[in-house]
Amino acid sequence: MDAYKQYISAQAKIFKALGHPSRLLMVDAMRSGEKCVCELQALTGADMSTVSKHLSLLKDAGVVSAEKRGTNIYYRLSLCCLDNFLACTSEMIQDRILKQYAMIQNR
Amino acid sequence: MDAYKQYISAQAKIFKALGHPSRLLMVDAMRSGEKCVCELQALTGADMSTVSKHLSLLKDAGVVSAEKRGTNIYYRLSLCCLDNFLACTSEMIQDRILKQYAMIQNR
DNA sequence: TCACTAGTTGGCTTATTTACCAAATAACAA
DNA sequence: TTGTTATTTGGTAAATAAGCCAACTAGTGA
Repeated sequence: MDAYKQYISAQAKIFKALGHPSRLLMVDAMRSGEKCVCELQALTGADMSTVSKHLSLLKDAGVVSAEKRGTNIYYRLSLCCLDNFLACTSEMIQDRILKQYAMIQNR
Repeated sequence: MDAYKQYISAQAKIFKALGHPSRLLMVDAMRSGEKCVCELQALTGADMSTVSKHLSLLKDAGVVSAEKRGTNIYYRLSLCCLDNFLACTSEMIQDRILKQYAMIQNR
């Protein structure tokens, strides 16, 4: 029972890590391959230190892993199965947008 | 480009909603069928008002939907594709726990 | 050696989230 | 009507997260 709660907390940590626009944006970018911090910084437009903290949070949750090569540090996805889930949630989001649009039309 | 950011935000909202132990616990319980608020309250042990707020947040993100029948309100999962993703993340969590255990053994 | 670039860490302020209590609502029974 | 049970809403205090600046580390090249 206690092990179950620990397990749920670890799962929640993953979701929480993905639950921030900048972090999800970076994770989404990594789907097409590893990225250095500078690329991710350019992508989000946030301060370098902010990006770095977001990345360490993602790493801590097990979503990404890092590798240093030369002067850069490259981050890559370590959570494989994201694609299916994102495809599914994006379907839902599209449905909702369409419904909202229909509501506006019918006012 | 702006539409993409909106889309990422909507996705992040779903992850954020799932990123709290109590909420994930309730969502996990709903995988086996709808539950009334009182059942979910007993499950988490939190205050009824706290549970209610968690549920409205989940509903707002599109993860669950609610239906009133008689004096109870029943919540059910409306995000289908959770199973595969949870199976995948749980695999990763198990791996990590095993690795941590191995590290302790090898000290 | 010094300077330069890439990235992390510490500290601080502000914003957001959480959780509880109390009050309101809604359905239903006496 | 009144009371009762199930749930939501408003308010507030405490905990947590975000974002920024400055300082620090590590690799690289002059």
